[in-house]
Amino acid sequence: MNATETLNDRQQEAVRHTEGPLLILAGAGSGKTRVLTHRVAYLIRECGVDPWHILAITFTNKAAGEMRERVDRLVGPGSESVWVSTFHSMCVRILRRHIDLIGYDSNFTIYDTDDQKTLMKEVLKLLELDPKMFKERTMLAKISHAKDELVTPEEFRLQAGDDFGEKKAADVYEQYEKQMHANNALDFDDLLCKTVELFKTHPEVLDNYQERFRYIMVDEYQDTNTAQFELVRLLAGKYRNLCVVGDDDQSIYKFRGANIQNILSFEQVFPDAKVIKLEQNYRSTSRILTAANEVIRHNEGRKEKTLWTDNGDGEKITLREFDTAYDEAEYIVEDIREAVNRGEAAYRDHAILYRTNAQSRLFEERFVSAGIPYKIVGGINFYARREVKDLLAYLKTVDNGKDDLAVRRIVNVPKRGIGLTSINRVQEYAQKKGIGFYEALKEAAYIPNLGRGASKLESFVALIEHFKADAEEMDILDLMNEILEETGYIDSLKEEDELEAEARMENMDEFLSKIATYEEDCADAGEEATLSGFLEEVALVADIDSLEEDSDYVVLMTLHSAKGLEFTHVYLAGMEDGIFPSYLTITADDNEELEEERRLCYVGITRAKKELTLTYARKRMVRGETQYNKMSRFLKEIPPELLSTEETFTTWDAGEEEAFAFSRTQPENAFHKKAYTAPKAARSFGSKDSGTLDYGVGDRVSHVKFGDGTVTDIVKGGRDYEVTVDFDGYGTKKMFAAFAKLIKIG
DNA sequence: CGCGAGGATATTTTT
DNA sequence: TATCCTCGCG
Repeated sequence: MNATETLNDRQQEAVRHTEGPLLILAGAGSGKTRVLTHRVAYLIRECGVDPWHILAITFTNKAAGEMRERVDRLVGPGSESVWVSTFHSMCVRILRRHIDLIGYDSNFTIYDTDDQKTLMKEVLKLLELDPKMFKERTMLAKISHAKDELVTPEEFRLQAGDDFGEKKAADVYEQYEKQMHANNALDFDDLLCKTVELFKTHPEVLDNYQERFRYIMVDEYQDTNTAQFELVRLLAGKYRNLCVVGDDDQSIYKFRGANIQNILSFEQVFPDAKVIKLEQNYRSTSRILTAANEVIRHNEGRKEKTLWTDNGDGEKITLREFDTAYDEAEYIVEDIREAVNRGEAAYRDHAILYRTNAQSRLFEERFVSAGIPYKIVGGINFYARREVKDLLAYLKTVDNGKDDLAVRRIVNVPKRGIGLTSINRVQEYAQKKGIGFYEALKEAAYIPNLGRGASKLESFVALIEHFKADAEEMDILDLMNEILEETGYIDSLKEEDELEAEARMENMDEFLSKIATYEEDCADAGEEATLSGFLEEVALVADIDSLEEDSDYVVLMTLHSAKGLEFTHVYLAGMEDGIFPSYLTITADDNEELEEERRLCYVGITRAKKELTLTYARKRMVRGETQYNKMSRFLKEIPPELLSTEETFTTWDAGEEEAFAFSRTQPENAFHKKAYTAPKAARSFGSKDSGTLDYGVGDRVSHVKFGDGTVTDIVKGGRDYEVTVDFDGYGTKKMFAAFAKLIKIG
C-alpha cells in the first residue's frame, strides 16, 4: 500500500520532498499532522531511511503522543526508533547525558515558575533592591526574554550601557544564574539555551547528534523562539534535511518569546528552501472558514493564503448578546444540554473557549448545578498545588541534595520546630563556607548560635539520609509511602485543617497513582524507573496533556490551549473589547499586539468543525468591579450575512457601523446569583450534591473519624455548607458538608 | 515560633 | 473577588 494514497496533490508534494530545507505553510485544519506522519512513513519505506535517523519535534506532550501513535500505526515495527519529542524533553534527554561538559551535575533539577519566583525573591533581597522598583515578575520576564534570545548575563550587561535600571537587572540576572548553578537547577528556558551552549562549545557532541538526526521535522514552527530556532539550525546544519510546518496566522506566543520572523524569513535563512502551501481545509464548514479568513485578512505582514473547503456551507454562525456574563454562561450551558438531550451530540463535541482563565468560573458553576460533566484545562496546575509540591520537594531533596529550594521548603514541613532564625543561621553559614544549604545542615553541630535548634536539624538530616538509603533499594512508590509515613505528613495536614485535608489527600492519592503509572510505563518500555526520570516527567507536563479524547465531557479552556484541537461545536465566549482583545492590547496602541490577538481569534474560529457560537455580555464583573464593554471589534470583521442573530433587532449603539440583530429576550432567572460552586479541588462533577442536607441544627450526626456529635450551626458558605458539630469525644469542629460526609443518626 | 487579621495586589496568554 | 504576604500578638 502506498503511503501517499489518501493525500491531496500539495500534501503528496510535501511528503515526497525529502531532501533539503522545506517550509510547509499549513493553514488551520489542512492536515499537517497527516503530512508529517506520512512523511516519516515515506522516508522509512520508500527512501530506505533508518528510523533511527529521524527526529520529529512538537511543543506539547500531547502532540508528541499523538504523532507517536500515528507514526506507529503507519510504519509498524521499527517505528519506535523514530525520535518523537517536545523541544523541552528532547533537551533534557541530551543534557542528562552531556551537561557535565558545561559544569552541571547530570541529576539537575528543573525549576517551575513557582520555584523561579521563590529564588528571584531571594536574589532581590540579597541585592537589596527596592521591591517597589524591581518586581520579581518583571525581572523574571526580563531574564526569560534574554534567555529566549540567547543573551548571556555578560552580554546583557553590555547591552545595558549606562541605564541604571538595566544595570541593576544585569546584576539580578547574574546573581540568579549563580544561584541556579549552585542549586544545580535549570529553568524551562535553560533547557533550551544550555543545550545550544553545549552544542556550540562542544562540536563533537553536536556532530554526534547531527549524524543521528539526518531528517528533522518541526511542528508548530511559528511558535519557535530564537533559542529553538538556533537549536534546530545547529542540528540540521550538516545534512540540511529540515522540514518545518507552521502557520504564521496561528502565531500566538509572542509573549513567550516566539519569534514570528523564524517563519516569515525562513526562505532568507535557507535560500534553497522549497515552500509548499496547504490551503485546503478538511475541518470546518465554508461559513466558518470564510469568517476566519475575513477576520485574519485585517492583519498586515502575513504570508498570503486563503483557505478553502468543499465541506459545504453549513449552519450560520450564531451570535448572541447578553446583559451579564451570568446570562452568557447560562445560555451556553443550556444550549449544550439541549443539544445533548435531543440526542444530536455528545458532551465531548462541545468546547467553550475564552481569553482568560478567570472566565471559566462562571461556566463551572453552571455546569455543576446542571450536573453536566465538564473539564477545565489550565488554571492551577496539579503539580503546583501545595501538598504535591511538598511531596515533590522531598523527592527532589533525596534526588539532588543541592536543590536548596527543595530542602528549605520541607525543612520545617511538617512542623519540626525549626524556625526562621535557625534557617537563617544555617543560610549564613552555608554562604560563608560556600556550600549548599543541605551540606550546611549536615554540619549543624559546628554552626554557632543554634542552641537547641541544632539537634532538631540533626534529626532532620538523619531522616533525609535514611530516605536516601531507602531510595537505593526501594522503588519510587515505596519510597514516597515511606516518606509519608516517617514524616507524619498526613497527620500534620489533618491537624491543620480537617476540611481542606480531605481535598489535599485526594490530590496526594492522585500523585501516588501518577508515580505508579510512571513505574508501570517504564516497566512496559523496558526502561528503568528512576527518581530523576519521574521528577523530570512531572516538570514537563502541560495542562493540555491531560485531555482524554474518549471521555465524554464538555471542554473548557483558553484560546491559547485550544490551538491544534478541533470540536464539532465551539463557543467563543466573552467577545468583548477589553476582554478579547484584552484591555492591555487596546490601550497599548501597538498594532503588533492587536494583530496577535486577531490571530488568536482566528485560531478560535478555526477550531470549529460544524457549529460556531459567538457570545458577549454588556456587563461583566472583573476582579471585583463591574465592567461595561462593547462588542469585540473582531466581531465586526465577520460579514453579517454569515451570522444568525435571532429575530429581535436592537441597535444598541447608534455609533456602530453595522447594526446587528440581537436578542434581548433572555429569560429572567434569579437563581444564577446564588449558584452553587464546587469545592475547589473537587473537579468531579455533580456527584456530591450538597444542595440539600438531610440534617439540621440540633440533629445528632456521625462522622467517620470523630464519631457522634450534635450539629450546632449550619452556615451557607461561598462554596458549600459549613457545618459546626460538637463531637462527644473531640469537641467542636467546623467542616464543609461535602467533605465531612456526616450521617444523620438517632 | 505559630497564628490570625488585615492590607496589598492581581489578571493576558504557558512550554 | 481571591490569594498572598506582612505584621503584630500570644
